[in-house]
Amino acid sequence: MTATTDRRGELLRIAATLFAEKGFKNTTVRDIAEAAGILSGSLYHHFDSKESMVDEILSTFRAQLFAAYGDVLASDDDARAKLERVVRLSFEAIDQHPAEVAIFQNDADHPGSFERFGYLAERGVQSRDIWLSLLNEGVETGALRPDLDVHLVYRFIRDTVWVAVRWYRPGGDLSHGDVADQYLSILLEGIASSAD
Amino acid sequence: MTATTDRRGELLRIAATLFAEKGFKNTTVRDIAEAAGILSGSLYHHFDSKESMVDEILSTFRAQLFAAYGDVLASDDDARAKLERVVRLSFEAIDQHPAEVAIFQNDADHPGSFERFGYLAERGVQSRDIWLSLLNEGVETGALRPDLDVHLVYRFIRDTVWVAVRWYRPGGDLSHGDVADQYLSILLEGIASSAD
DNA sequence: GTCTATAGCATGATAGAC
DNA sequence: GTCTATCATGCTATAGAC
Repeated sequence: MTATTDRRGELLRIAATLFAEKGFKNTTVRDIAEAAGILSGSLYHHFDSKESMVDEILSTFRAQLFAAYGDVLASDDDARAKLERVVRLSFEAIDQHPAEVAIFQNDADHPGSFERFGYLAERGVQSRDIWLSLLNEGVETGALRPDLDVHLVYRFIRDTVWVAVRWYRPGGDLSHGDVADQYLSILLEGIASSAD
Repeated sequence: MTATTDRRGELLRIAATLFAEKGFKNTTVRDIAEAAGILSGSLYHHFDSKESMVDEILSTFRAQLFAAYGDVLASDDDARAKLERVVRLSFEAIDQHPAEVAIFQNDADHPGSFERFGYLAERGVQSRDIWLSLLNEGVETGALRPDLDVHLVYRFIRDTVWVAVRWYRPGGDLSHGDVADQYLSILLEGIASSAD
């Protein structure tokens, strides 16, 4: 890592925080420059455009995340254990990369606004297939209830996990492991008392 | 309802759809006018500003929603029945006012971007109190598991219910009642098989 | 690597004719 | 109630000095 690379990374970190807080469109190039202590024109020495910045932020994060998913899937755990690990991995990602997750949630989802991020949709499909295969395997092996619509279960899990980025604060009272524990307990066992 | 009022409502409906699809900031006054078949300047005969449009859209919806909540809370159902009714009510709101819910989810949440919507935060607190009192009552009466963090359960329920606006499509294969059934089943009983 | 200066464009909003 | 025309502003991005 040269000094140039470090500066790039620092600027991307600053931009990511602002994008996460205010949204991509709502964050101006001048905002980013001001937060970095330079003027807007100077940013273009490091990056081609505002879009190339968010592009680099998201693609870097996405690559890390899917590499981690790959490790879990390649293991020989059973479906339920894999499912738990993927959930824990996701809360860990929220803990360690909250800005990136927030940008995904807030900006990369809008149908019209991010046509150029088609590769994100592809990865979304890939992610869905991972979850669906785990859920189906869980049903087949008898670990999960057979009477539920797995597609619906998938959407509930996906949304609930990622949307936690809206309220989870790294370094707060709850660790990402605590949140994952409680979440998995609710998801797997439900909130009704077992005596009910 | 005069013709003037109808025209207002029609324009607001058009604007709400665009705000929901592309986001508030991403939707231009010219976009709204074009979708309505008029020119941008003409919109200002009906509304003071773009913000006043989204203001009216959200406050109208919010009033309807909280009125419906009020009916449930005023009933003499027990906590679990009320909880189920509030969940069903929320999915019904997504079915009948998807644009409004989407705007809430996508735009009214950003901390920095919507300072003028302070009243939404107040309502958010009110909504949280409703849920927390229901959950606490459920725990006290033995209907719900006592070992869970109710604040976390609240956030889990709130997020999962409302985020469904991202994929639920009115008139599709699943009715809002179907979704509510499955969701409540997952939430209350969990996805693990009971033999597990 | 940052600054000065500015081009070029899109935006929210206004005034007055019809 | 809509259109024509336009203003003022803020935006992304560029060019060249330092």
